[in-house]
Parts: sequence; structure tokens; C-alpha cells
Amino acid sequence: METLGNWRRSCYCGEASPSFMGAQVILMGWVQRRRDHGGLIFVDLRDREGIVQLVFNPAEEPLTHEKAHTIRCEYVIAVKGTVSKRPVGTENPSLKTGAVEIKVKDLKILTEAAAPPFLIEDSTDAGEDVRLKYRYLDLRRPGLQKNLIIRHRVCLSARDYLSKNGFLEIETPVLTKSTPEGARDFLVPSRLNPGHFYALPQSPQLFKQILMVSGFDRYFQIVKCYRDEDLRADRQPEFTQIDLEMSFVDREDVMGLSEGLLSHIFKEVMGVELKNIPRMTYEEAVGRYGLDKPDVRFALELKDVTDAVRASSFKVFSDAISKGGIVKAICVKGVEFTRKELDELAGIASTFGGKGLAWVKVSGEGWQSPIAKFFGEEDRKRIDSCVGARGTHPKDGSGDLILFSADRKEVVNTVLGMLRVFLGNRLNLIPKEGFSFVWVTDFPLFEYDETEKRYVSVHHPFTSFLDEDAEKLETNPLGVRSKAYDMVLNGEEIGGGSIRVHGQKVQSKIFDLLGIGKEEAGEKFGFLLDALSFGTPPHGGIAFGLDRIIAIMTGSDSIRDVIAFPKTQRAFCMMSAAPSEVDKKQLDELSLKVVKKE
RNA sequence: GGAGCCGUAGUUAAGUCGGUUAUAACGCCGGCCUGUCACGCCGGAGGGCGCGGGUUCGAGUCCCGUCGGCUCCGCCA
Repeated sequence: METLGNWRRSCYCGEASPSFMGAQVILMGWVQRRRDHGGLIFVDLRDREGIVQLVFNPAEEPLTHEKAHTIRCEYVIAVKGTVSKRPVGTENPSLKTGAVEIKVKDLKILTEAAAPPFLIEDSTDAGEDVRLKYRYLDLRRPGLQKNLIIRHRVCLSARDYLSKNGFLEIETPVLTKSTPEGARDFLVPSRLNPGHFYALPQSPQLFKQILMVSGFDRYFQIVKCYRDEDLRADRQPEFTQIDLEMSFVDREDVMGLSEGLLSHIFKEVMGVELKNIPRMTYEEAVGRYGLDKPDVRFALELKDVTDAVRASSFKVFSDAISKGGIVKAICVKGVEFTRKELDELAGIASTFGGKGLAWVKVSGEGWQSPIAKFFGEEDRKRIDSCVGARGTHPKDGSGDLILFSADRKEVVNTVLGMLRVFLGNRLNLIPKEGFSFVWVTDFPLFEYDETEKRYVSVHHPFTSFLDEDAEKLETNPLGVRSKAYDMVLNGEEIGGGSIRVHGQKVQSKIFDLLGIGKEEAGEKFGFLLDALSFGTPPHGGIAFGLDRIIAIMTGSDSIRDVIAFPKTQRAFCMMSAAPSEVDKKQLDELSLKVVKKE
């Protein structure tokens, strides 16, 4: 091990280029690989910006060459040498620096390294659990470094855009108050107030609204949020939002600003020009795509065939309809599915609540289906034309497959919506490149929670409603549409927001409808209700899921690949082994006692 | 809470119908090699099959339980 002494780096390894030709440089980094030819030794030296080849020549620098025998993978070294053009025919076009190499005169081994548990390269085949345990090594891989660099640039360009548009970045508390609605809170015990707890914010929602009451007019924050719910590929217990709020605005203003923000980010970071983002109401999204986060990159839309099948003698359909349900179908073009594949589709349908999945193969000879006998020639024609099915395709003569779901409206849409996404992937209907944005608007304000037997907010309790739906608040709460909007990218929800309620009376009314009593409302959100009574500007905002956006930008399957230190599915950090038990002394100070469940 | 897939050298995997000493590649260690870049060649070390129990003359292979990783449902205003 040697010290740096007076050596200072002249540039990053990845920056070595023909423009430095002949210059003496000092480079520092990690040994990617050593190729020892007995005579010449080649070493690939890696840092954040890339890799460059070092050459140790025994004929020129015998002592340095001798020393180079001892270096191993992941040693941290410094070299002094000259940037040289590689001999003709030995250039490496797959390397950014492949036209040059460093003829090393002097070498310092700054730190030795144990043999890493896996190779530090993008094509590493180590499992994710091993990589998460040694996350610091995993993060040396260029791919993950690139992801985090992109993340940095997205944050930078968001700050730049918002700042230029009059937004102020203002921090809000992390130790805050538990809220009854929404996700499960992470709690933090208060030492100074035994038996009392802070909650980590699920979002800075209340605080950003209060900042509007305070007159800051435009606020934003790139902020961690915490939700104690089960994890998924796109969900971590702590995640980051680009959160913003603006005063004296309506939906158009927030949505327009949001499009500007996204356009700026994608232009700056990806070099991509976004077109105007299309809009679709919740009703349309669910009707055509089955889901409130439609992937509009491919067709395979849902068709309502309730009327076309109403007359049929197929009991599954007629029963569903008589119970107030609907029948919808998707028509899969030109596929030959085996019985086994159809069973697989039915299995998927059942995981989303479908009780069955009726199918019809349409070929040149007409219908082939277990349910064909229930449909006459006229019925079949009507259904075919309704879903756009045809028996033979000019290209290869293959037929279509119609998949039906009959049930309550919600079940039918979910089942076919999820099947649609599954088939889109399976049949490669989804373009690999490109960013397909869509706004979804006019969400219902409430939905009915069967387990709690009450209305709950679809967005959150501070969401305002369409002016024309105001009177339905009394008569038909489920029919009230909200001033909420979601931004969907490639079939994933990447942001959502709303215009807020800005009157104390209306806010109290909403709490009323949600079954949150005056006392409870006062206790939980009294400070917001108080604030609203002191002169509140009309306001609204939106929050974007930074992790999800970066994951889509970088083509990552999971947001774990764009978070430096993510957690596993049981919310465990493989590297630090958090969470862990704590000393009894710590518990005592917090007036806490652990009761282990059987 | 539930469903599915997966746990075998440091890593990734193979392991037949239950049958001697568990196999390969990469990595690691040693040696040789002056134009390699997944360098090449020769040699070597390294695991008892996630953990616990059971069936059996005999278990990496079968059964039960459990722990862990991933994907999904529920959950995520």
C-alpha cells in the first residue's frame, strides 16, 4: 500500500483520447482486468467515466513491470505514463478509449482488494441477493452507475425547470403526524413524549397545501416518501417524488406545467422531444383498456359485447347481464393458441377475480369453441363484427381468438385489462423503444369500500370535484368526478395530482362523506382545516414518482436498479441488515416494550 | 394473509429411475508466455447440496416443515 504523495489525477480513465496523444498523465482507478503475457502486461483501468488500457513493458520500465505482476482485480492503483496511439491493428473499437493506451512509467498500488464475490461487469450473472449484499461492488458496474448518473441529471433538470418557472424548493418535516387515510404509516416513537409517535410522511401533502395558504405561490421538493406496504418491482417502502403545488390555478395550469416539466427533462436527459400528451377520461381508459393506467402503445382494445350476446342462451353471459353485469371481449389477431395456453390465460383471469374465461377461435370454417353451440349464425356475425374478428388473415391464413369476460363491470374490465397487458407482452405487440405518455382525468372522487362499509377517496381527501358534479355530492357520491389527473407512461402510473379543496366548509363536508367525524377530523387534520379558514388561494399540484420515471428511462425492470441502496421484498437491506433488534436501553428510553407474537 | 418460480464450490449452473469418491464453466492460487482486450496453455485448491425433521439398507434427488430471494394477488389515499 502506498500513499498518494504529490500525485494528482489528470483526467478520468474514460476521458483518455487521441487529443491527449503524447501527454504525460496520472490516472487512478480500479483494476478491471489484468492480461499478463509474461512480457507485456495489459491492465484495464476503470473509473466512473470508463476504461482505458495500461501497458507495462519490461523492456522500457523493468521495475514498474515487475511490480505490475502483483496487481489483481479491483486493486486501486495510480499510474503515471504517456498517452500513446495503439499499434496499427490493435485498436479496440468496442472501447471508447480504444484508439489509445497508457504506456506506464510508474505505478502506485494505493489499496489491495480481496477477490470480489462476483465479476464487476454489466454482464455479471450473480443473483440479485448476492449483489444487494455487496451493493458497493454492484454499484461499481457501469450500468448501475449510468442509472444513478441519469437520476442525478433528471433531478438537476427538474430543479432547473421548476426554479425557472417560479417554484421554490422548500423542505417539509420528515417527523410528522400520522394520517388515518391512505397507506400504513411508518411510526417513530417520541422519547420526550412517551406513548406518542411521529409518522414518516406518505407525501408532504398537507404541508405543501399549507405553504400555499402561506402565500409561497409555487412550491416544489424532490422528497422521500414512506409507505409501510408490501413491496413490488415498482414499489419500495421509501421512494422519491418530484412534488409540486401551485396557487391560483386550475387543472389546465398544473397539467400544462407538468408537460413542460416532463418535456424539459426528457429533452435534457434523453434528447427526446415529447409531443403533446393525449388525454383520456377515467371512463374512457377503463372502457377501452380496462385499467386506469392504459398502455396505449398497442391496440387490443376491450369491446363491450353485452348487447350482442344478450339474446344468447349461454347462461354465464345471460346471468351476468341479468345481475347488472356486462360482457366484454378482446380480439387477439392471428394467433393459434393451444388448449394449454388458453388454460394459462384463464388462470391469469382468475387471479384478477374472473370466474372463467370464455374463448372462441375464429377460422375460415367459422367458430370453434366450447360455447359455440349457444350462439346462432346471426349472433356469431354480430359478435365478430363488434370485436372486429375475421376468420382468415391475408398474410398467413391464421384466424383470430376472441376472449370474453362476463361479470360485474369492475371485474370484467380488470380481467380483460390485465389479460390485454399480458398478451401485449407475450405477443410482442409492445414497441421496445419510445415513451408513450397519456393523461387520465376525471377520476371518480369516491369509491365504496366493502370491508369498511364506507366511501373512501380514490385520490385523497383533499381532492376537489368537477363544478358540474357538485350537487351529486348529496344525491350520488359515487357519481362525483374529481379534478384529479394521473400521468401514465408506457402503462405505468408515474404521477398523479389534483386541484384541492380550498374551502374549509367543503373540506368538512368531504370528511363527513368519508365517515370521518368532526372530532377525528379535528384531531387528525385540524391544523389544515384551521389553515383553510384563514384565506386560502385556489390551488393544486401533482407528484411524480422519480424512481419509476428513471426506471422507464433506463429500461430497468425494477426500481431497485435506479436506487443506490434498495430493500428486498421483505423490506430488508441485505447490506446493512436493517431492520434489526435494538438494545433494551434504547427501548426503555422510548417507553417501548416489544411483545413477540406467537 | 395467499399463489407461483428458485436455493448444489466464491459465482452461475448440470446432476438420469434414490446407489461408489457430486460435475462443468468462470473466478481464485502456482507456473509458462512480448500485442492482448471474455488473452492463451499447463497444474492446483475449493462444496457435501439453505436449515430442521422424516421415509429408506442408502437422500442433492422422495415427503413434511422452516428460512431466504424474485414475480404476482390482496394491500399501495
